[in-house]
Amino acid sequence: MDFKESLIQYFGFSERDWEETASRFLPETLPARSLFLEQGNIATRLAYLRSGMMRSFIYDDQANDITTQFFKQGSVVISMKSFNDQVPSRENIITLEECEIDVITYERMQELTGLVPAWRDIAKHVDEFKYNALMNRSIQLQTLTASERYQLFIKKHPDILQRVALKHIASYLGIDIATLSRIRKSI
Amino acid sequence: MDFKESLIQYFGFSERDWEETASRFLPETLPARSLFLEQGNIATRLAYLRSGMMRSFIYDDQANDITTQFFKQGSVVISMKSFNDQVPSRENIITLEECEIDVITYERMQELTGLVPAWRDIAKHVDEFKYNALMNRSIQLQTLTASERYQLFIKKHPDILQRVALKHIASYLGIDIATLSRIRKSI
DNA sequence: GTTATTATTTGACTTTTGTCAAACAACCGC
DNA sequence: GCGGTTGTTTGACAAAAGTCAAATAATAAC
Repeated sequence: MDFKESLIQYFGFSERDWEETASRFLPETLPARSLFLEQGNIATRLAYLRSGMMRSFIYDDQANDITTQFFKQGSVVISMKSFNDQVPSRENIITLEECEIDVITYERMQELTGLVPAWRDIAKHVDEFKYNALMNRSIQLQTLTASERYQLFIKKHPDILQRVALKHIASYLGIDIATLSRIRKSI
Repeated sequence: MDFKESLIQYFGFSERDWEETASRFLPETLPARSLFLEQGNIATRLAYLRSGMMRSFIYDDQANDITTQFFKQGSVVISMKSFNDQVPSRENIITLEECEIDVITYERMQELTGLVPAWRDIAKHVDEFKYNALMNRSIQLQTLTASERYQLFIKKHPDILQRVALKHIASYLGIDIATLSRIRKSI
C-alpha cells in the first residue's frame, strides 16, 4: 500500500486532504554522502524516505562520530527536537547512498496541520513511534552485552548490515570497531 | 511558581480553564513501595508528583529488576506508550517513598483536551521533554564508561543519590552492583 | 586501471567490568 | 530492641571490552 492509500485508510483522508498534502511534499534526490541536516542549524524540513538510506550522528566529547539512528526506505527522516521546537540541532543527518525523498518544510507542515487536522494525529503517531524505538534501544544498551546487541541488530536489521559500514554499526551499538570485528569472527 | 500560575503564564489559561483542569486532578497519597502501575495493565492514570519519589522498572530476560526512570518532585509520572495508546504496559511504576500526587484518568484527560485545547500543547511538551531526556540517556549509555555514567549521574542528580538504593542506580546505569561499589570507592 | 584513501581484521596487551561467595551493614516489622 | 530480611562491600578470579599498531582488504577518485 502506498502513502496515499494508507492516509485514506488509516486517517480517513478525503481526496481534498490528499491534494493539500501532496502539493506540499516536494520530491528530491540527494546524492550519496550529502548532509540533509547539519548540527547547529535549525531543522527546517522533514522527509519521507522513498528509497536509499541515511543515518544521524553526533560527535561525542572526543570528537568521535557516533551514529544515533539509521533511516531506511519508508522512514520519516526528522530531527525531532530541532524540527518540533525549531531549535538548533545537536545531530547531523547524512545520506549513506543516493536517496529519493519527499520533503516538506516546517511552514508547510504548519499550514497542513491547519488545513488537514488529521495531520496532528499523524505527527503524534510518528513521535510516539520514534519514542518507542528509542526506548527499546535504550533498554538494549542498558541490559545487553556487546555481542548480544550485535546479534539482535543483525536479526532485526539484516538489510542495514548489508549496506552500511561496520564502523557505523559499531558506534551505533556502542562497541569499539576492533571489538565488533572479533565478535563477528566468533559467531 | 505553582502549577496554576505556570499554566496561566505559559499556556494562557483563563480562570475557567484552570477550574476545568483542577476539578479533574484528584489528590492522593500513596504509601512507600506501592505500585502506581503494574506491567500488563493499561495505564489508566497519569500523575503529577507533588512530593516523594518513584521509579519505573522492567524485568529483563533473566528476571532482573531493571530501573528505567526515576521520578522526583515536580515530575509527570506516566508510562507514555501505555497511557497514550491505551495498550498494556511493559513497565512497572512504584513509589520509593510515600508520595503525594495529583491524578487524572485517561478519560478525564480526553475531556480536558476537548474543553481546554491548550492541554494538547502541554501534552506535547511533556512528551517532547521525555523524549529528549531519553535521547540524552541513550547517548550516555552508548558512549560513556560505567564510571563516567556514574559520575555524571551524581553530578546531575545528587538528590536521587541520597534517597535511592544503590542497586537501583546501578541497574539504571547498566552497571553491576559490585562494580558500582568499586567505582564509588575509587572516586 | 592505478593510486590513494578509507575500512576492516588481527595480534599482543591492558583495562574495565562481571561473577560468585562471603562478610558486613542497614533497615523493617513485630 | 531483636531477628530476619535486604542492601552494600570486598576478595579472588574470569570474562568482556578497549587500545595501539600493523597488516590486509575494499573502495573511491582520478
